[in-house]
Amino acid sequence: MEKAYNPTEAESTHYKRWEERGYFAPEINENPNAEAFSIVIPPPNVTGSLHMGHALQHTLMDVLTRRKRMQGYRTLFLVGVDHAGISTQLMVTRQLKKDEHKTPQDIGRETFTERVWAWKEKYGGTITNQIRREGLSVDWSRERFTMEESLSIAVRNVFVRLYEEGWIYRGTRIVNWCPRDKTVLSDLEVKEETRKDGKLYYLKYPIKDSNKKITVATTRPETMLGDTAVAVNADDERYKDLIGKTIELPLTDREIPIIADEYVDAEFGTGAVKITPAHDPNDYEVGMRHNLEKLVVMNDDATMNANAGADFEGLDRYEAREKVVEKFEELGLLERIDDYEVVLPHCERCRTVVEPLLSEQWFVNMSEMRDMALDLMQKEHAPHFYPNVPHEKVYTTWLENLKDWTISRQLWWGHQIPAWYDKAGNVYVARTKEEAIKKAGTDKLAQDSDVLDTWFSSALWAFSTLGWTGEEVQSPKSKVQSQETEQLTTDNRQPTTDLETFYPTDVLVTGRDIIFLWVSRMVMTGLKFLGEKPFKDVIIHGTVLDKNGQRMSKTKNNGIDPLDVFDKYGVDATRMTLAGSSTGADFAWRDEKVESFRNFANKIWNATRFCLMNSEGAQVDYTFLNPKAEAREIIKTLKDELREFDEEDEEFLDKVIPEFAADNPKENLSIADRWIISRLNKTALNVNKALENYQFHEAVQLLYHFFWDDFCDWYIELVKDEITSEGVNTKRDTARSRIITILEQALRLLHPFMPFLTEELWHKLPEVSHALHNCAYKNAAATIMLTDYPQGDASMIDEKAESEMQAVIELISKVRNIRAEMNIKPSDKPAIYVAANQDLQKIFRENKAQILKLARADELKISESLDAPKASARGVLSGNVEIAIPLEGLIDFEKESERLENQLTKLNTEGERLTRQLANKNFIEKAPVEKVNELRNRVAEIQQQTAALRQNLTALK
RNA sequence: GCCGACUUAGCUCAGUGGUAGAGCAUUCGCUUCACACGCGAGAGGUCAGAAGUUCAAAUCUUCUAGUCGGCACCA
Repeated sequence: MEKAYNPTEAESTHYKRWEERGYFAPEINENPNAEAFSIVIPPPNVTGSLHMGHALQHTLMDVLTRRKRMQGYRTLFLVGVDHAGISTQLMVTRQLKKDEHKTPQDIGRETFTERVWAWKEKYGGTITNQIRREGLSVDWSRERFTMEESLSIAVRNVFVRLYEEGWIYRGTRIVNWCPRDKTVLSDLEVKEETRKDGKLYYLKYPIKDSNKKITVATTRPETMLGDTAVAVNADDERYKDLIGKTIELPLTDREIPIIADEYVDAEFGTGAVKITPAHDPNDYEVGMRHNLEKLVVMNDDATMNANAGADFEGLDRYEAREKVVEKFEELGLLERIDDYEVVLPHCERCRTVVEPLLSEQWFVNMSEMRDMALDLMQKEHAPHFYPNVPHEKVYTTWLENLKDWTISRQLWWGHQIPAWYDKAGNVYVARTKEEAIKKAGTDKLAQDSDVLDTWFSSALWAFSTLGWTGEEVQSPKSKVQSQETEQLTTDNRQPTTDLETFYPTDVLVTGRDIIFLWVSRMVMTGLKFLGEKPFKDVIIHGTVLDKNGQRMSKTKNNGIDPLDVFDKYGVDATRMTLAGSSTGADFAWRDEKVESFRNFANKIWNATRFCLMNSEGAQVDYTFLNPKAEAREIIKTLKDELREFDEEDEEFLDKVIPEFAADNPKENLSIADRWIISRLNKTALNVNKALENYQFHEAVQLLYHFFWDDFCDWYIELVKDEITSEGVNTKRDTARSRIITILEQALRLLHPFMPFLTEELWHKLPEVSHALHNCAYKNAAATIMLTDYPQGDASMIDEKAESEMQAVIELISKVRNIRAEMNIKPSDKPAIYVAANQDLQKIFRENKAQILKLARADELKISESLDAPKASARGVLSGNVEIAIPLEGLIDFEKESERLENQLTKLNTEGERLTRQLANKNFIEKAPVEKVNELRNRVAEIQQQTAALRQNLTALK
């Protein structure tokens, strides 16, 4: 083995093998009764490439999945990408322009769509290959794409059904229009940005048959060309008598009325508002109330159209703005211009300022589905968000204020809206053109040219990917499945079976930015079309920030590419870093952090290397870890005699186990063995508990601490002499087997987090097959990913062993501490005097060799009371243990007394505080008895230690 | 404007009523036969501030300040 772990090698070999052998597919689990676990990936954009957010999210999902798979669940981690309408279309359009100097219109819709598919085939695999690099155990045989046939059928069926039920409608509304992408956007795709360089223009409008003028304020003067009224508040004394009068709208030949509307706030601006119903959502409402004309003065690229007048037609909206202001100034109608902070809506994707525009679009009224989702939350508290605060509330509040969703997009790439129009403009919504023709009674039909919002198909992701098409009645497993339905299933991969098995999915892991865009919509469609929520739990992970706590962004160019991190530190170290961040909280990326996990990986590598250097005669011997398991093994082999023995019959086992007591390996275990077994089981229990609660960072901490501190720093060191001893003997082989077995268990515990390293090392272990009984998978011998995940056994926690070991550790640490403080050279091996009670004396005697080695001492003198030479450095330990290290000729009396004084001061401070607390009558009366006793015991110990230290001090002088 | 989160060691962060923790950085000492991506031993915090509840508060309540986020926005 190499001296250091080289991640590249392991990463390049194992994934391929896992994938080729089908380990990721749920079918690898042949147990027909296995419980299912499923998780769908939030589909990345087909145009996208991996960023830190993905890496975090993917790591969490893979940790959950790999653990469940090891636990014997029939596990599906479903992967796929979405077609990303706008981005993909833009990308291909750009390429077309660059390569052929053509526009999509030049080549036509059909050819363009073909080009996009070709682009997808060629470049769409970027992110999926990066997903392989991450080591995700996703089932590639079920990879999905939102534009593929089966998912498209689902989209059409959902559209048709919602239309037929009256939830989808076509209407003319003010929508968010992106003049660059030339498409409508939903509210959620619009990002508001505050601009400090805005202006507020005060324009004077002349009143007809009068020399009076009325001043309106606006941030967008160019829209005045589309004004169809000026509104004031009816209660505003200033304007009361102007209501009903007519304005001669400057720069146009139009006359518009002054109307009264409660929308107008008399306190703001001039108290008079220009009304442009076709270019402002609020004005639109006012226009509707007063039956005003809705005059559109802009084209779809935000240039002015003919309605704006000959002077302005063709001008860009900002040019028009300047010109309008100029003309007002010339006419003496510009009152003034104020600096004004404006909030402008921007297209989330291209950052163009969104134009509110009156246009005809398709909408979904979500009220029915919304009520279903709210009802579910109220009744079942589902889906359950992690962390629950604040996401549940944000989710609920958003649903409560839900507005209609604009679903049409003026693009060519996407699911074309299944609506057809006849010559008279009548609309026929149908699953296919044939069906539309039948409905219309004519084949002279044109399909709606728009496509659906990408999120419309993403909203179905949790079940469309499992084969749900909506063709016929299909239900998840919890619903009764009729014979007929199964026969009617058309998909060739038995989709209903996947749907039955894996819906609802167990958990969704995603970022908070798409709680509304995606999570809530999936809940709503899931409830509506499947009658059941699409997932039980939703984990909302945090944002990975840069090292200064800033959001990563292209404009700031402060992004960290996960692939660079993989190259530099390895995938496993990166995964540990990401999983080790607190669930749900944002965290600043630090290279130092991933470096420490790179070091951890290397530590694991080297610990294994050490074990393997001394592995001759060793075998993985799972049974010594757990006598109960061993009994179970033996009983199994005696199955015939025992006949109907139930393996889970714990009561019976408890009776039988003592029968095996004579051979109970526990009797042969050293304190160190019992201690590490206890620590292992405690760690396993806690890691599982942490993961059940999605406390990934807790699990990471536990594993890190167990492996490095417990296993490497203490266990390996304690048994080192034994396993490296020369010559073949049973004692040596037993010790070797034990350490390998503990290591093997630790690797399994680590596997969901560090799949590559653990797989690489696991294959190097001798006779791993010995450890594989009880595994759910017959292929388990070939990979650690199909071995049992150690669940931990509470009965194997040995508190006595832990406290005994603690005494040994404390003793060794104290000696080391004295050595360091007294500047004893590493080569000097003094004697150690220890005074302790009978029990501890026994422990120290049993571990004498290890204490001498780890404390670098020559001699260990254990007795009831300390009888060390005067010239000794001394210390007190818990359990009333005292130690002394003779330093004849070496000791610096002044330094030693200073050291002892320091210890005394510390003890005094603590003692005083505790005594004060114990003197408090209220504390004695109200605090729990255990707490009071705990303090009393501690005070007693402090008193003893103080007395001992005082004596030591006196002896020095 | 409304809602929420956060503020703990130099840095990044754990820690939901009972003596403050980790990693990195830092100090001292180590070519100890797995690992210098290492080993051993230290130093370092009035837990943002104030008030309250409690025998007991980093932890619960209220207020203040700062940071960040979500939602809604008046032309």
